[in-house]
Amino acid sequence: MARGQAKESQARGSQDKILRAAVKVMARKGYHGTRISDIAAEADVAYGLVYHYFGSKEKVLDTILESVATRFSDRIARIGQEKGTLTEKLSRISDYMLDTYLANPEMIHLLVQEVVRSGNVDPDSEMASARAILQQIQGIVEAGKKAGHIDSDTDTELLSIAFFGAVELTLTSLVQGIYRSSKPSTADIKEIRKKLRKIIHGGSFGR
Amino acid sequence: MARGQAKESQARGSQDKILRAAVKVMARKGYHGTRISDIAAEADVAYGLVYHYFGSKEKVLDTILESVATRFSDRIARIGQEKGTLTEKLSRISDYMLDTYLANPEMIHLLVQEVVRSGNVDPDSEMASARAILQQIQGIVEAGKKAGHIDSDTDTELLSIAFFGAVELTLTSLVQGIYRSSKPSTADIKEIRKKLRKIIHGGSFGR
Amino acid sequence: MARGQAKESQARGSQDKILRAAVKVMARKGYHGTRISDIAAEADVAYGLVYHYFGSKEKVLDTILESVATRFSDRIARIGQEKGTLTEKLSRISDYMLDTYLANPEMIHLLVQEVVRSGNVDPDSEMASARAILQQIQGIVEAGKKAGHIDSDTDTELLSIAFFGAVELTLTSLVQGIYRSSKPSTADIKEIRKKLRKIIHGGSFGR
Amino acid sequence: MARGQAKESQARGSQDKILRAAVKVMARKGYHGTRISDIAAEADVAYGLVYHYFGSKEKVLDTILESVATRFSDRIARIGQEKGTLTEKLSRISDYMLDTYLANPEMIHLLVQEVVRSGNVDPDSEMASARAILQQIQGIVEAGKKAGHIDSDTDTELLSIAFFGAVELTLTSLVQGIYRSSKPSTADIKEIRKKLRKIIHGGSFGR
DNA sequence: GATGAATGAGGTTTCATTCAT
DNA sequence: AATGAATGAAACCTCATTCAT
Repeated sequence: MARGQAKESQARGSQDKILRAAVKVMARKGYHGTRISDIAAEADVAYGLVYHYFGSKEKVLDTILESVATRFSDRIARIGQEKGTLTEKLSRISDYMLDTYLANPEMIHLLVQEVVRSGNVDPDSEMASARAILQQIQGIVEAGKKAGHIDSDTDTELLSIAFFGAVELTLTSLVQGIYRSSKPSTADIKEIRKKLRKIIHGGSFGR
Repeated sequence: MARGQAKESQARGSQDKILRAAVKVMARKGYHGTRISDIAAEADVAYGLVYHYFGSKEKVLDTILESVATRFSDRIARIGQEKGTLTEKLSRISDYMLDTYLANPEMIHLLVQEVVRSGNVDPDSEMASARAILQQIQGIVEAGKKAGHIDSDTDTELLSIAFFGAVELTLTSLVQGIYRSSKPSTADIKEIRKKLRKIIHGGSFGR
Repeated sequence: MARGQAKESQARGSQDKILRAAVKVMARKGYHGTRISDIAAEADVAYGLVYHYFGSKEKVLDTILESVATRFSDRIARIGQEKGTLTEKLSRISDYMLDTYLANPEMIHLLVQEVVRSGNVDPDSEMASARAILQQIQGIVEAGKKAGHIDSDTDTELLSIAFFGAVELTLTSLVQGIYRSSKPSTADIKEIRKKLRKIIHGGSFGR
Repeated sequence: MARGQAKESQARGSQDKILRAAVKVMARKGYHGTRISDIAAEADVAYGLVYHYFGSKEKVLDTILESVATRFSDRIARIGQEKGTLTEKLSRISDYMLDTYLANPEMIHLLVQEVVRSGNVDPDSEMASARAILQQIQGIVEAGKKAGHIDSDTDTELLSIAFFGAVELTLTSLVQGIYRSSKPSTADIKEIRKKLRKIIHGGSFGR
């Protein structure tokens, strides 16, 4: 049995290695630009193993996106349940995105690049995740509207998109090294959280 | 000489057709997802002609990005020269982006997709354009700061990025059909201009 | 009429330019390695003009080879008619080859490369020239055999080949810059003529 | 480990098959005239495998030439070490070339065609091999000069070139079927060895 | 579970050739 | 006579995928 466990965890180890490698490479090169052999090389396994576990290139991406989108979605849903003003909730979302970035910058980048931007992935299956996330945010904004935190004539869809775009490009800039050339430290992230909060609370996104 | 001119303008015409087709297709499928034969088919020329004029797939993209980035950059520079409050200037930029979108939605999308996000293109040459555009916006924000239109402790770089991200995802949503499923009419665009202006003037991006 | 002549000689000029350019480029890159556009560029004319005059890539090569092979063949035939020992005649052939090299190094190289080596050209039509030249040399050797200038049991075909190979690689070495790195002057050629004569008269190729 | 070895030797086998096929085809058609698909067909593998192992057409040729040139070079070096007169050593070289031809006519042809003649290959890297071989022969001639086997004023470089050219064109003639139309038998080769020896010992190449 | 040899569809690129001007 | 725009067959090459070991 000990053997079986060892083997199993070894297997899990390989799967995880592949997944983490895939996130890294795809974030850098995009779905189309990434070769299975790139992923395998990054994971330091034979490329046949990728097929052993995932069956196809698309499945690799699907697995990644499903996992991250679900986690992301769940979190936003929870934030939606919490109490607080609209801007407070939006700030919590941006906080969460920044924290996730801190833990796994490439994953958040990949989510945005391949799902939100799209075109690269199966439009029906994956586009859905993008809309789902945006719709959840929109739900929060809608609730804020009912609570009087924004004008009653505000286009909640547009506001959600603008908000998400603002936070997302901030993250992309961090990933790409556009914002402040060097990779940000934990302290830097804390500071950016504050600054983003200030912008969000500035008025454009509600009260 | 008349002959030479005829041939020359014919050549120019084909080059333009190819370039416009490339913008269209690349915006839809991304650089890696676009095949030369797609471009040629869209331009209704033989694929050999693409090589006759541009030599390689990458050169086609380079030519497009250089052209659009330059035009974009020039326009923002001019807006920077004009007078008005910070939010007014930013609104003019978003107006310009929306108008350009109206005239050529794919081009603005491609600019964002391939230049701002990058990873697909030569990082040194093309990333530069992205930074250049962001820096110009930052210049405008900086000037607004000096004029007292935003708090003196605001991070102008971050504000620029957030602003650009908000407008850009709005455009992407239009291109992708995420925002209001159907392609927007001219009237819709006018309305979106107003709404975006309202958001920008809402307070987060200055006075 | 003056006009007509001018035009005609202009045409001839272009034809010649193309032919000379073709010899140059094909000698350097071989038949398969040479592009029509290379020839046109070297001749400084539009590539369409090559077709205007020659119709196809192969025709260009054919024209060159026919011209040079005929001239070459005629000359060897004449040497065969002259009197002298075998080695004297062979020396005259090597002299002629070196002189031709002096006037047009690439042409002699091309002759050897594409005709003697073959495989690249239509075997029936062009291989013929190669054999023709070798057979003419062999005829001279045969005559020398009858005159008692070599042993009666000598393989005249093999001797002809060995002789031709010796002279030809000497020329190739000159063309390629293998022999004495730098391009040889007229004086150098004179010296090489002497040295080759000495080798030919050394005994291996008869008396 | 047994498994790994099996796969490894399988790989080596395929690489060899491809290499041997490449020699065969390139000898017949030249570098530029050879298509990867020709090589693959001759080796009876998918063309993709050629790329799997060699990456590009040029790499295939490089690998072949390096291998054959090295072997050739080694052998000549050894002959240089042996004792005997100059003509004896040169005869051994021609013997070796003929024997190699017997074992692998295409390889010796390719060596000559692409390396000695050249122009087709990277001039810097491969031309070097050609010079190296000629220089080794020259070294032998030089030694012969010191031993008094040729006149003290002989140009050793030129003599080496003439010798190599004589032997090489003999081989080419065999390959091309110019010499005695039909492919020579082992007995024929033995005879040619003798005849060549006789020519070499005839006086032109020393005593 | 793991490897990498082998395949071939499908893309990129080259370039001889045609033809309108 | 001269040009070079336009074409597309045919080459090169990439890489997802299969499968024997």
